[in-house]
Amino acid sequence: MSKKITEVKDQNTEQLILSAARSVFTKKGFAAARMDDIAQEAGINRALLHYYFRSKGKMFDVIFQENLKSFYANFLEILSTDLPIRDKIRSLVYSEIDTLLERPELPLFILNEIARNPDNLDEMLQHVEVHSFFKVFVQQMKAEIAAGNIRPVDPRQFIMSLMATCIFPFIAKPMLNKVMGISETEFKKVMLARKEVVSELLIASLEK
Amino acid sequence: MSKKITEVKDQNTEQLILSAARSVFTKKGFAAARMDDIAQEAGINRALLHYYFRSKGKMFDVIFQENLKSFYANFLEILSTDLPIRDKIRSLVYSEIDTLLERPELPLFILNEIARNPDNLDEMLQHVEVHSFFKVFVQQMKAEIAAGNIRPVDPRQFIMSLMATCIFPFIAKPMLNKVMGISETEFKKVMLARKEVVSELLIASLEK
DNA sequence: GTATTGTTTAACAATATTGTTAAACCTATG
DNA sequence: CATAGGTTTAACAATATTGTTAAACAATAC
Repeated sequence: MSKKITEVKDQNTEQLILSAARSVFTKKGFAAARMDDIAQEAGINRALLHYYFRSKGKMFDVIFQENLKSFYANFLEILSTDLPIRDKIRSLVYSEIDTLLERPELPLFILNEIARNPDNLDEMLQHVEVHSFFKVFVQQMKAEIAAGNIRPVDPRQFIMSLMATCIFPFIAKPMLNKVMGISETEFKKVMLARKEVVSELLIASLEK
Repeated sequence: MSKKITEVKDQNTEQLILSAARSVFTKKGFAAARMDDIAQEAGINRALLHYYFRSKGKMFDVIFQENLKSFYANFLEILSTDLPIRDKIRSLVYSEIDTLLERPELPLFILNEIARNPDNLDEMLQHVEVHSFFKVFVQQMKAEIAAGNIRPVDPRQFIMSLMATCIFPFIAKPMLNKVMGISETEFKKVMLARKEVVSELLIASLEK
């Protein structure tokens, strides 16, 4: 059967291209990325990119949605558990930092592309359940506040701080490394330690 | 004297161009910015941009250095005061958020350009006293720790948290607004309130 | 007023980047 | 082994973007 084999071949080449595209787009962003870069990274002809994905824009959309999902996935998963609030926070922080240690370029890529395309925002985020996103967590916080288990904080401020303390270092990494005079490996060590530092900071801020 | 008058005219046109360049580069970043965009924003011919600044790259350098300075300036100024640690932290937070409420696109612009030009890092930051930057503050924190006035925290982690909690919301603004379902004006209100929220969070984390 | 100098523009040139096409190349199948 | 299918490439075409130039223009100095 030729179908199967060609399909396999298709997927190999397609995956090869996608890997290259992922790497280039994620590192450089849409505007600075060149089809040539991607072709070279994949070790193939530029025309083949168009054969598989028609245009730069279409190819980018695939990578963007994929990256967006990676960016949100663990967050959403943990938010939807029914862990007690403090465990959930610790879980969010640990999982977020661990994820970003694997894909450190993700936040800058996502936030940059979103900020630079204010018109297409709805379209870009259409596959994310944007609204129900934080509602569960806000609800849980409000309940805990009402029950007197935590301090009455503004959930929006709290979520901002949670995301900020975990994500920001990866966005500012080159600057931070330079300013603090640390290396790539030292950065990783700092971020590993940071999981506990941030968990403590955030949880302590909820205690009365 | 013709010199004076042409100088004035020069400066007018030059400033006009710089304003347009600042606006376009800061919003779009180098790669996505078009000389055409800048010329249109300034209401002049494209060739005039080259007459004044030779090339896109040269023009960008001016804007980048200018923006970098805006980004660092108040930070450095406050760091070099001899305020007690808690006052200094509050001062840093208030000043940083106030600055960014005026220039909300600054952080994404700076951190993006730095991250996407890892090779030119030294050159880009050559006019910032990178090394002495945090040293003073780290020194101050260590002294306070030694004196038993604050908890023994890692100054690097603390500075990361300070910058993160102030700066990150501006980088993630479009996403946050969408996710939280808030408007531009509401965002400003949240950020005004955030000055005190963050100050409290950070200072509390230093108490024993 | 006209010559000089710097400013501005329109038209052009050069380059970079994306996109297309026709033919070469496999590979499986009859 | 010929051929039919999809795959891959080299060469080309089209467009977008930056950069240049010569001439028009404006203001000043003589």
